[in-house]
Amino acid sequence: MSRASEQAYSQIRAMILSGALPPGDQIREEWLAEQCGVSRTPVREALRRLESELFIRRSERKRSFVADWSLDDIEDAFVLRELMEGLAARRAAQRISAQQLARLSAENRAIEAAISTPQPDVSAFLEHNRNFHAIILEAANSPRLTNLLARLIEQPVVWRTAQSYDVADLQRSHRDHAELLAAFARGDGGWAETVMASHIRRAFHTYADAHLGKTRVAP
Amino acid sequence: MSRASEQAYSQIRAMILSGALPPGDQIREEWLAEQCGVSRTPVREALRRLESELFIRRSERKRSFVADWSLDDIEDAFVLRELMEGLAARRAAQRISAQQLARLSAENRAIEAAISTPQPDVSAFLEHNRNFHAIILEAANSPRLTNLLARLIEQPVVWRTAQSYDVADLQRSHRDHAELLAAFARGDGGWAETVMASHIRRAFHTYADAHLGKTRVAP
DNA sequence: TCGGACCTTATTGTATACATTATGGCTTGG
DNA sequence: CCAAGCCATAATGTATACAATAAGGTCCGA
Repeated sequence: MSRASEQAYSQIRAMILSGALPPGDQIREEWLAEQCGVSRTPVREALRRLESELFIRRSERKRSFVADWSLDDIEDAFVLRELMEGLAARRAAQRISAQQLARLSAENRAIEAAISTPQPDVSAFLEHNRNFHAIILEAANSPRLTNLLARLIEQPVVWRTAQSYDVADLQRSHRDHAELLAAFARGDGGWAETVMASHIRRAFHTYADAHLGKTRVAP
Repeated sequence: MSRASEQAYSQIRAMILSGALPPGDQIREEWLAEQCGVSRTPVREALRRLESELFIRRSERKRSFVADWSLDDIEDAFVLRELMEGLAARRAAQRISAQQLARLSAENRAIEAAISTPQPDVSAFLEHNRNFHAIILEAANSPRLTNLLARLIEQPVVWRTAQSYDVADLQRSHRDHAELLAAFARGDGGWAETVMASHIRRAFHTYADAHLGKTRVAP
């Protein structure tokens, strides 16, 4: 994607995620174009992409609205993620290289460092956590899986989940990663898959507990 | 999607699937626009969609090429489909309505009719098979799952698979559907999931056996 | 002759004007 | 007063011109 198009995409996405565009709101191409300082052409391209990522929904009559996700919708996303990251872990266990294993291990040490201080460094945790999962996806070596997961992992949901983590949650997450490393080192795909699945499932419940009562949120 | 856009999409897709545009070929927007009798704007929209469906791949320098899939790529797609249709079946078993169950049953009777003649009517089989799976997805009631699966099910691969079915394969497929119906009727998600997974897995092997030796094909 | 910078041409990206289609209010007949 | 159709208005869809960028070939100079 090129300049104007990318600009429109990330700006509209940010407006949705920050709540500047509330769920349910109708959005007009021309207005967005003004906001982003580009013409309608790249805005339209960005809208199509956001629609395919379910940030935006279009009525049958071609009007666009900001999607609103219920907790059920979010559970849906987590269930799919559990399935696909589980598959990625299984494949990775059978294909991972020594070099990738070393990088995974380094990321998990960085996570340990980030959470071993009196005040855990959540943003460092998030960065290394993201890298950790990205390396697994790389090792799984399935372009389709990568493609599908990219549509599914809404970084802001991950962010909100991590915000509600307490120290015990962060340590538990770190231990899950260590167990994944052990499964990878032994090439045990079944083990890796089940560890990853419960890792994701637990994240969902942490998220859900922290958002009890809020029935609808922006993606 | 509207007139010109839809026109461009289906025409380009058809050109790829028929082999008129061979795998690996570079394609230019202007040329496609002439072929389809529309301007570049809807062609670009169609290209983006085909790219997200992996019919087309773009180089880092923004040139577009017809994708060519190896047998490994196709297995990848089948593995993901197995996983996701399995999940759809599990969810459907827990949510399906009596009316949807009746529609499923009707589709499977239509399949039986299509394969019970001396010359099986493969195109009728395909149509009702597609409807059958669509109803399950509808009953699963997960927009995300529907969205992801839509990108994954390349109808032409389904078509080629069915073409290589013999009568026994068609009957086996029909019996799988009947078993799914039984699982749905009992609301047994685990049963539905495993039946669906082996249903898809078998389809992959039928496809792979029929294409041994052909290492690369168009999607 | 080989390598590399430059220039030319081919191709994609963006803006804008115009065409088409939906929406909502208003009028008119019942 | 209500409903149905129609018109004005606003939104999206499409075509086209122009801008930016990449590919490929050519012309030097070493």
